[in-house]
Amino acid sequence: MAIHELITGRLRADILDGVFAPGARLVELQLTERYGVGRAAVRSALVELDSEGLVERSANRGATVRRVPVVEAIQLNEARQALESLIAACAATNATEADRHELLAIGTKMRLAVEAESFSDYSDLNRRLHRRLREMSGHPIASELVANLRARSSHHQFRLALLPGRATESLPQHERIIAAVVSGDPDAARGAMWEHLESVVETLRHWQDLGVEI
Amino acid sequence: MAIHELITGRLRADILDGVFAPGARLVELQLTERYGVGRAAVRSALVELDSEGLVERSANRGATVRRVPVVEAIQLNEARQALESLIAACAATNATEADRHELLAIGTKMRLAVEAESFSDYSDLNRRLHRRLREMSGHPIASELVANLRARSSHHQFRLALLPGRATESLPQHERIIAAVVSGDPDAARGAMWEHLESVVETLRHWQDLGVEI
DNA sequence: GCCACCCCGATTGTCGACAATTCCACAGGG
DNA sequence: CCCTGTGGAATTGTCGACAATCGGGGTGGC
Repeated sequence: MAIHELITGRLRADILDGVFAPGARLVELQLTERYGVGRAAVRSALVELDSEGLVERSANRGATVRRVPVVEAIQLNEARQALESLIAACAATNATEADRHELLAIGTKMRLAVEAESFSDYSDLNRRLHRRLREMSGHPIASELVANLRARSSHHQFRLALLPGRATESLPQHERIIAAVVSGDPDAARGAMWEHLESVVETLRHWQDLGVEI
Repeated sequence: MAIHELITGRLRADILDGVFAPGARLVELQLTERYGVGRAAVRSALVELDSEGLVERSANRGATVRRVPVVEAIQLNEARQALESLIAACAATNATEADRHELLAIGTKMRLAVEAESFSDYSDLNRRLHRRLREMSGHPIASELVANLRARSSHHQFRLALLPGRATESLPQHERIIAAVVSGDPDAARGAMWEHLESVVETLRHWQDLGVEI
């Protein structure tokens, strides 16, 4: 059943890349043509992405890309805060020497990216940092949950990265996380990650007060 | 549609009730007969429960009830610890007057159950306490994640409840959680829940050292 | 002009059949 | 005795067709 997994992955990627925007209808026959597979595979993919929270399916009315209101984005990131703090602590405990060097390299590149004001590079490095921390945490359970939570709030995440001054604000937070993990201090890593995501949640709460819509 | 959701729920319940033990094969045709539906519905249910982590599907080899090794149960409960602490904090913030009275009532019944040594009552009250906290937290994201994590580690949870002295050990922890939520102190509630689940995780780590298998 | 109703197109839900793959048992040779 | 290759049964993967259902547009009545 390789094909079902494949289609799930491609559809997920298309949703995250914005090929299908929030609220867009996902008609089974259209997806059948787009991916060149039968309806069974498309249906499986929709069922799975539904339980992942990326698509919404209502009876006899089809599937749409899930719209995530700001309130939900806040909760998604609160959950991320709890879990990613755990991941940071585990990473601090389990990081190898090679891992530590890679984190320091990422930190250096981040600073350079901020100084060069190349925000797309910074955004890539941000994703890479969090992904590597997940990998080196040795905690697949929390890692998969976080990956899912990030995917579900990706649109808000994207808008947040575009915010002017966002990179300069988050750079020192990232550097503290890296320093704590490199020094092998789980509690400091947990705290630094908590603080970092607290600022994300705070920004989202601010948006909510302003009545921002995605 | 309704039938697919229905079958997913019934199969999930059967797995959690032990009708299908960990490692048991889930043959589509057999499930078709058991639930009186077509293979399409059964397949959807298996796909969904796979992505919930309750069943394992390998290509062309069918589905089985997922076996959860102790090391994974530890991680499931570490993630629970992170998320359920968040829930406790939210519950402390959002609890209504009626909620507070209900929590106190549950606490009283728990103490009575321990004194009467009726452990199945205590186990029911335990589930009820955690469920009510989720409901009153106003945090559906964390609540659903926790419900899933609990389901995935339910077998270990069950064996843990049978441990002699477990109730008397956890009773004061539960009472501290209740007291903190009732007094509306989010940080105290977070800490009390953290401590409570720390003891669960510690017990599981102990099992792991002993080489316990489920 | 406005509202309720009904019919029709579009889309999903369900089922059965066929193709593809895997696992197990068994036979044969080294 | 063990290892390897082959056959068949069991099970899953995929597809197409038909039935069920929903929403929209047009029609008729008021």
